[in-house]
Order: sequence, then structure tokens, then C-alpha cells
Amino acid sequence: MKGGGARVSTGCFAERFHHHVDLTAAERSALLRLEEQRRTYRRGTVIRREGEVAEELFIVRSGWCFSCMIMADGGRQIMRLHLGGDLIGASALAFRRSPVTLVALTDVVLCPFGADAIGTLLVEHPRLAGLIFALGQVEHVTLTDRLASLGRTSARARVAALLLDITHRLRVTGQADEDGFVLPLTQEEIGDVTGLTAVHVNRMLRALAEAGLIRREGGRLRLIDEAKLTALASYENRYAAMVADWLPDARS
Amino acid sequence: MKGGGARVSTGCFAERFHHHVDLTAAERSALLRLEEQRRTYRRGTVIRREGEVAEELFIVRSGWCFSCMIMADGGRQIMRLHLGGDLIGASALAFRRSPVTLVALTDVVLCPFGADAIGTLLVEHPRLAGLIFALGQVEHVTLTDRLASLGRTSARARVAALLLDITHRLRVTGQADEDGFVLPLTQEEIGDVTGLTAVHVNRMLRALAEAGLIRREGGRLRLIDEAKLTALASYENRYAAMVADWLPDARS
DNA sequence: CGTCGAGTTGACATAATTCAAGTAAGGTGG
DNA sequence: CCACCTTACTTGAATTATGTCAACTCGACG
Repeated sequence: MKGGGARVSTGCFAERFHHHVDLTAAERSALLRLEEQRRTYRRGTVIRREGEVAEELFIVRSGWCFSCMIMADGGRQIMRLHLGGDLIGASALAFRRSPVTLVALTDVVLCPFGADAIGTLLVEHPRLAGLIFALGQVEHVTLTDRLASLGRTSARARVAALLLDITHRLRVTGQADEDGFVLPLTQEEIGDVTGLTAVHVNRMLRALAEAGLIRREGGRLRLIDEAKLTALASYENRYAAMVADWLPDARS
Repeated sequence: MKGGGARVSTGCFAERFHHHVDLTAAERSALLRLEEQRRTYRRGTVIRREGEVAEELFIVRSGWCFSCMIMADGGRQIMRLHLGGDLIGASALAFRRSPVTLVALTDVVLCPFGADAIGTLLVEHPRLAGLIFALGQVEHVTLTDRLASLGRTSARARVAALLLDITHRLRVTGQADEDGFVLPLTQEEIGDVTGLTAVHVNRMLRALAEAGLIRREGGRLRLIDEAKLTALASYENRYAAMVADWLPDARS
């Protein structure tokens, strides 16, 4: 039930690529090399602070973390939740200093590697580099979805969209079933993702529950009427729709 | 004064890379090949509609356009303004259908090319592919900045941030001087970028003008007190800070 | 000269925040 | 095992930023 660690024999990053191409042995081992190192962080730890020099990228092996920005008035905006298999810190490919703060939401295991590993990949496994690029585009589009969510939808819709997003991402790795899932976010953190206050998040969650769209039992959260939630949030599941048929052949 | 077309002998996309690496002749011509085709659109034209099959990417050669999403209630969120030298439609690398609508804001000239051109670039000029990836990261970070802006800052701050962002981007290509620049956006469009209503944008612009931070003279807009604006918006100029020292060597 | 789109301005409505006070739950030390 | 503390969650009332509606001006354009 802990999740994330079940089928990792291939490496949890490689797992992503599976669905899109048949990896060659060389590609597979190149990806596994990215996950060779491990680093563990306790729940609540600040992994990296905004403005720090940061030359490493990470693959999330297990657990959740998030990247955020601290605002001038002390507020916080959570940019993205990072779940198992996610690549984080790619901004190191363009900036010396981290634009965001990285925080462990649960106990988390990260696999760090240097930016130059991406350079190597680019030369030796252009197809993999292309796939990573394509995955980056998926993230880009989900970010624009969130922009629309924050800019143009109501508080209920934003909360609903977040819950749907988490659900779909967990399903990819089989961590969410019909019984729902454990949400390791406080209402304040949900607010920091959605641009709301903790108080208002509370009200929206209750409204969704009263409307019979979700159910909350202990730490577990369950989506009852996903169709209505999806409509309410105008949510689009981008993770399912990815295709990358433009990729070059694997290097022989 | 029309802008964008001045120093294009190298190609306006290649122009971007100049600052970061010395391009080899082969690289330069590979980039120029991306700009071989031209397509012109009239101000106001919808170039591409959300949900349409879209296999092409574009480089903006001159003029402005924007990508947006139309919301269920008829509202609109502008995801990004695209200026000369920008690469747009990269989502075609991950999705068959366009997640956004693309609209010409002024008369605009675009250079279309297929996604497979990126595949070729990846194999033949990995360093260029890496640079494009790094530029993508810059965009990614500016998007997160906007997310923080929409989620956690006031209306004035959002408007100020937009004006600063446009200014910095225009300066890269020398289209904004101390006299300011021509803003081809209606207040409604500014609202659609910042997640506000046209009416409120109007009030915020006036407030900024009355506070002596900006000046509006005809269609021209001029930033008077950039320091105060920057503080007010907690704006960070990401375009200046990019470095990419992890790139592999150019293929010989 | 009339129409149309954009900008401006005021009065009013409302969604979301703030403040404040409480309850429930979990962890810790005695 | 209990008493205490802390952290998260709830809930209501007052406040505020932003949206809505509506009227009017202005300049461009045919």
C-alpha cells in the first residue's frame, strides 16, 4: 500500500517510456544509470531552496514532493506536485540557480544526476532525449491547464481539478483504485496549489462532499462522481493522450 | 519601427542561440532550414483551433500572436504571447491535437516545419536540440512565474508583471527603447492574459499611471519607474539569466 | 455622418479572504 | 495510561478585491 516501489525492476523513470516505445537494451541501461544514486529525505525537509546553486536533476523514486515559490508577503505558490517517476529540477538545464524551492511532502527517495548526463543522453541516445523532451511538453501543457484553472475558474473548479489531476497521475502507477487514495496534503497545501486560502479550500471540499462528488474518510479521499467533477473543473487528462511518432530511430 | 525584421540575415530563431554558443556553419544552416517556409496571417486570424490535428511547429518571424484556451463559460485564458523568434506549437511533439487556439494579434509571419525536423536535429545536431530544450526550460520557468502571479498576487501586480515581461522580451530584439513600445493588446486581451476583466485592467492601468509608474500616450506605453514596478510585481527577468554549459560539443 | 470597437467611469453584486473561536486527532513526556 | 501540546480541520461573521452591469466618450473607418 505504500506505493511506488512495486514494479521498479526496470527503474521508475524507464517505466514511463515503456508505453511509448520499445526500449533497446542500451537505452534501458542508460536510463537505469540515471537512477543509480539514491538520496532519502524526511517528510517536511527542504531539499533545495530557491536561489541556491543547483546543478543536479532528480528522478523521484518513491514518495511525494513539491516545488514552490515563496512570495514577498510570505505566501506560497506550489508549482507542481512531484510523484514517483517524475523528473524534477530540469530548470538546471537553463539556470545555475534554482527558481523554486523543493520540499518533501512525504518521506521521499530521489535519484540525483548531473545535467551533463542529459548531454550524454542527447548524443548517445537521441531517441531517449526526444522522449524526455516530449514528456516535458506534457508537463508544459498541464501547466497551461493550471494557468487557465487559476486565471479563469472558480474555487470549486480548481479544487476539483487538483483532485482529478492527482487521481490520474496515481493511476498511471496503480496507486489509486476505486477506494480512492491517501492524500498527503494539508488543506493549506491544497490552497497553495490552487491559489486559495486553507479556509476556503475547507469549504470547497465540504461543498464537493455534500454534492456527492467526493467522499472523505479519514486520510483517504475518494472520487464518487468523476464525470461531474471533470465537467465542473473542465479537466482534461493529458497524461493519456501523449503520442510521439516523430522520434528518430534508436541508435543501433 | 515595424520590428522583428531588422537583423534577420541569420534567421530570427538562430539569433536566439548566438548569445549562448558559437554556431558552426552546419548548425547555422540547419536552423535556417527551419525558417525556409513562410506563411502570413492577418491580424485577428485564428491560425489553429484547439482540438485540431496539428503536426507543425512554427517559428515566429515577425509580428505577435498568442495561444489561448476558450473556457466552458465563454471566457478565455491567454497562455502566452508569442513574439519574434519564438518557437510555438511544440506541444505537437507530444500530442496529435493542439491543446490551444493560436491567434494572430498583429499581422504575423510564421515559419512552419514538421515535428520530424526536430527528430533530425536531435540526431544530426544534438547540441542544437539541447539548446532548444534549454530554451524550453526558460519558458517553463516563466510559466511557473505566471502561475505564482495568478495564484498569489493582486490585480495590480499581475498587470505590472505582464508589462515588465513584454518589455524585457522586446528588448532582447531591440524593439523597446526608453520611449516605450507599442502595445498591440486591447485591455480585454490584457485581462485574458492576467485572469482579470477588461474593466478591472482599465482601473489597474490607470492606478499604475496615477502612481507615476507607467505612462500611456496613444498606443505607446512607457515604463517610468521600472524598479518600483519590478518590486510591486515581484517580477524576475528570466530571459537574462539563462546558461547552458552542460551541452555536448557540436558534431564535427 | 453614422457605426463600431475600445476605453472610461460609477454603482452595485459577489466570491474569496481575513479574523476569530472553536473541535478533533495525533504525538510526547510524565 | 493519562495529561498536555500541537497541528490540522471546522465554522461563522465581517471585510475586501474583483466582477458585473450599464452608461457614456472617443476616435477610426467606411
